[in-house]
Amino acid sequence: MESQDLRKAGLKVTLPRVKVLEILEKTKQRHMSAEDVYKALLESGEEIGLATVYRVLTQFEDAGLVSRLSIDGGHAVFELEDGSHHDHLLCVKCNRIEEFVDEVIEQRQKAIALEKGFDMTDHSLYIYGICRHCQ
Amino acid sequence: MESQDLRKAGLKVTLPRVKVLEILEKTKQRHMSAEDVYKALLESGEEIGLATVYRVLTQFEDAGLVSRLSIDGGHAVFELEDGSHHDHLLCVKCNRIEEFVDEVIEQRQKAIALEKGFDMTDHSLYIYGICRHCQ
DNA sequence: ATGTATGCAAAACATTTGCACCTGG
DNA sequence: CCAGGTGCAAATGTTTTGCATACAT
Repeated sequence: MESQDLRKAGLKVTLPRVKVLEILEKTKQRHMSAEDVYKALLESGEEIGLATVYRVLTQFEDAGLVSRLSIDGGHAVFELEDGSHHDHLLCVKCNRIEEFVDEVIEQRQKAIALEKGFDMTDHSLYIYGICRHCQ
Repeated sequence: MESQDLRKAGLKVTLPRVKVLEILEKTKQRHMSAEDVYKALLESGEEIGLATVYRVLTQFEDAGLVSRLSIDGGHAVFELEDGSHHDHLLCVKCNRIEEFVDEVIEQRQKAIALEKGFDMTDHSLYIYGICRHCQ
């Protein structure tokens, strides 16, 4: 039940928050932009403002319910947080997004940060290419 | 001489293009945003429009003279292309940018793309953290 | 000469914010 | 009831574009 997740995250259970969470849980496309979520809300008959969608998604991010991916300088997309860290492969033709985990890369990143005297707070890795369906 | 590089890149040698290239070559900060370049031009007494700076930087990118880094969703910064591929470490406090090369990561990325059926065209890796000067 | 490049102002775009009104606990 | 949430419109910041003028070859 979504309301539990919201309460647990310290967020008041309001209609926009419940609806946005529902959309994110029900969508087949795991990755949605704020605009995508907004359109999905309209389609399901909800009158929720785009500004609210942005606010809610940001709150969800702060609460750890979703993660924000910043695709190459353009807009951001959000995915439900499931606790598993992973990076992304993006198809430059069809915009498909796939996920992967690689321990070797994770370790190397830590080593590099250490070597350079950085206290690593985060990292982002995107591999761009043409997916099997598009070539 | 900059004019040669421009001609070689198939670009007509114009004052704005020469001046932008000069700025990029002379700056100590290897990474500059369009705005940074624009300000530097003004400081050196050149009357070049911001729109032109954007156009010129994009042409330089297409011509392979510079690379564009898309820092986490915000604005872009440009660096002179020297042929050496590398990735970046960013200080979240002072915005310092450092570079690194790691063959292990490069190899793993290729392997992952292959494994997932992607024909890799590019990749971007940013490590965020607090640099030695800020901690 | 003539096809490109530039400057300016306006448009585009994703995102954020101010503020009066509404709502959940 | 009342702090916090929402909707709308306006502001933001970066980048792009239309168009008349200027320039490189």
